[in-house]
Amino acid sequence: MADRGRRDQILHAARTLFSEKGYHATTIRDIAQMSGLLSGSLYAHIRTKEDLLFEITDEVADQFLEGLQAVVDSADPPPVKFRRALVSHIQVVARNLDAARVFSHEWRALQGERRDRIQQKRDEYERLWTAVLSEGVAAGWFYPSHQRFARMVSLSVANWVYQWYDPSGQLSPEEVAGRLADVLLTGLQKPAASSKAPMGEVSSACPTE
Amino acid sequence: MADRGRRDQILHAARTLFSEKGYHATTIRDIAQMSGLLSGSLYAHIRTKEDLLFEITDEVADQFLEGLQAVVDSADPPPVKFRRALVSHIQVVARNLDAARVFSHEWRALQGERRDRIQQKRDEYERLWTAVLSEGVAAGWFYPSHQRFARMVSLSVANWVYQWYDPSGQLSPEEVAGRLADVLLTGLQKPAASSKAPMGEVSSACPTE
DNA sequence: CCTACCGATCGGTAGG
DNA sequence: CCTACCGATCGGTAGG
Repeated sequence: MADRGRRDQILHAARTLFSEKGYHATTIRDIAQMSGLLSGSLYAHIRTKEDLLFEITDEVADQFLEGLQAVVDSADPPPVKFRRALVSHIQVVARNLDAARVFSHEWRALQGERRDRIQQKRDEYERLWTAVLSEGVAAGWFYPSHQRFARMVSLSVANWVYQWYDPSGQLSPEEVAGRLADVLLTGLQKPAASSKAPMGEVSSACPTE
Repeated sequence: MADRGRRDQILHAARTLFSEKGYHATTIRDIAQMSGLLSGSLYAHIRTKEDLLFEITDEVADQFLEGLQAVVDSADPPPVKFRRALVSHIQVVARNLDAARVFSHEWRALQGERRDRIQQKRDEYERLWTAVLSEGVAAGWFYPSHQRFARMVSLSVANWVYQWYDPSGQLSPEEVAGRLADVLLTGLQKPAASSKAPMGEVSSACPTE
């Protein structure tokens, strides 16, 4: 309790370094130095290096899940849910840039049961996205043939946001999410161009999935 | 020359292990064992562990660049180029699953000049995607307001494909790319649903870039 | 929280 | 390509 601040400092250092150099390339001495301690002293506050990785990863996983769960539970129509799901994701990334990177890139360094637990949360997150999209299909808003690929595209976008999103830039998470949603909901092409239909409709041959 | 086969074997082992466990978590002894050698014997064929990472990363980077350059150089209309760019990318991923993972995840482990060289190729690849999209905007096919976000979405999708694409699955790279292109070019929503316009058009407030 | 240090393992080398 | 081994560094511990 008394060293709550110190522990947060250590967690912050670990987040920064894991995000920057990766888990395995970060040494316990790096973390200690950034926390203003010597390496041996770290162990007054943590048990293992892997504890830090798990704590960082698990915490942001919960944020992703809580945010998306609230969207799924709402009564909004599917396209609004879709937008809000993107907003939620990008907000979590924007508020936890380093942790989001670690969550996306470094969770494989976890072992055994803890790795399984993070994997379960990742799977659960994917299920919630699927729920948003399949609800849209069921209510007649989205193309059934697009469902599986729409999920892949959405998850790709979501999982890549931390690579390019700049929280200190001009666009808020809500604005970025809104424009991404525009691209995904409306498509790239202008209606006039789209009606020219330059190639055969591959999607018409798609099973519902 | 005489041990060309052995060197390829070592490269193959390194690709597999770097992809699976990451560069830093893979030891020289892991690579040697998978190649049927003892660790010391590896150094008859390689100079350093980092050489292996660079060779793997650089080779697949060139494949990405050559494929996309051919698309950019073609005379096809922009939406066809967009489709073909996705096809090219997914073909490279499908034919080099492990190398593509390493390219996306592990290149940061490179140091100094070699890291710069891979970074340059990554930048060049992004420029080629930008060319495909801006050409589409210039010719009036794509929304100017979507350009930056369309690039982010396209690169996100491209960079995430190796996470879920199954080369032994039923869909060829061309089919997967075609359906992804459908989602991106046409949007998620059915025309009827899309005309209901559930939320204000954020995109109308977008500057051109 | 520091001093002092541990066993293990790392990438890589020498000599044959 | 193996045997034998290196210096360095790793995550972590004991004792205070």
